[in-house]
Amino acid sequence: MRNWDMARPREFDLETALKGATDIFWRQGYRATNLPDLLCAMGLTRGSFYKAFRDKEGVYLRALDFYDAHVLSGTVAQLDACEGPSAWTCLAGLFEGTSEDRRGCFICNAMVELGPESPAVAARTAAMAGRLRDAILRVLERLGPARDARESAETADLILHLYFGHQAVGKAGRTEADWAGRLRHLLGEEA
Amino acid sequence: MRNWDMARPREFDLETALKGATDIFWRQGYRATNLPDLLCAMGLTRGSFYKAFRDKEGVYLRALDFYDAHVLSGTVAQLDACEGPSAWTCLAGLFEGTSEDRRGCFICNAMVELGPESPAVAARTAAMAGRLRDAILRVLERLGPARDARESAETADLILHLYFGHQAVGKAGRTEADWAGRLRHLLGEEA
DNA sequence: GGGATTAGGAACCAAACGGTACAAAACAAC
DNA sequence: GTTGTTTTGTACCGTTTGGTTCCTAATCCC
Repeated sequence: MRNWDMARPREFDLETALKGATDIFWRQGYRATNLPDLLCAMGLTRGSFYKAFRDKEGVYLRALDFYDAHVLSGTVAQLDACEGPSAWTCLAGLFEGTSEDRRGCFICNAMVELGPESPAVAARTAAMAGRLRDAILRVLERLGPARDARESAETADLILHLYFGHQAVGKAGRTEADWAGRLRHLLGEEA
Repeated sequence: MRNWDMARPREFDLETALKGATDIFWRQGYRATNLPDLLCAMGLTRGSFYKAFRDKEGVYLRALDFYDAHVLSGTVAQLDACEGPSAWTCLAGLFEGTSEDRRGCFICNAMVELGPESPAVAARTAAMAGRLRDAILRVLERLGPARDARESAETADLILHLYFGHQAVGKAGRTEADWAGRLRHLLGEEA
């Protein structure tokens, strides 16, 4: 058998297309994004679209993976790079970068829109939330020894949930509060 | 001019229909609910539907109001009824009633799905979140005097955001943690 | 160059969408 | 009962939906 994959090479960059898909799904959600919008954002036509991906749902899952590999990984790396007292600033940074277009957090958006009906989405978002939680946990442990491991884990969970709630509320209106200060104030006294 | 409103009385109960609409919008969200499903849930046909309400979006806003008047008001009343040390149990109750069908919190769902694009939804959800926050604040103030008013307000905000995050995460999977204990442990030491 | 294979793009599709039109039915006032 | 007015149910509307077909262009292997 001859090696015949890629008889005619594809003209679009797969990562670029997935980035476009991630962008529009992140901003608009799954159902609010129709095929023409999605194709435009990905920069390709129906033929290439259905040749490279199975369907709209398939692209959404790939977009979640793209977010995991590029956006979330960046956040995790940022958290892991923090040392010493500045680690508080790092954690606080999670609560400061609310974007102007109210897109919120893609993980949170996906959990809320598709979590109950799509096991695939639920699994991916849960895994990503776990990755974020673990990164937060590592920061906490570097900040100072907790009374026990369970307490650190609980605090990390709390910050994670707080983060998702912050992102959810941010989609309905700007929240101008000083969450960095609150976080330090609230948790700095007990951790 | 003659008094001719209600020439033929309507056969359906408006509140019952709105309850059905609230139910299905709460469970499925706005876009995932198509007209046939909505009509079935409200127990009426297209004719009555478009005569009594303007359109699908109009019903969604009425459903948010229904939630405000019936569900949220119940929660607020419950919080206001708490006195003494049992108030902690009351606050913790916010985090325990995750329903089996993963419907989450209607306010949170609406904020995430339609907050950025619908000012009407954003305004209603923000107002409801404010009502909940105020109820939480009253519980906190009854629990014990804070160092100052600002601190109580910040703690209430924190619990509110934590609640929304909890609801969001709950839509993607069961969270079996003891949030009641965590809440008491975390906040009981500083409030 | 020739045969095989894949990418790209436009035309096309059935189904479902939210919303409207309209006639029959049910009631109030007289 | 007649008239006027509103509700109700159904048939219908144009649009949009996600997805398929199919033909041409481009590339690989020989």
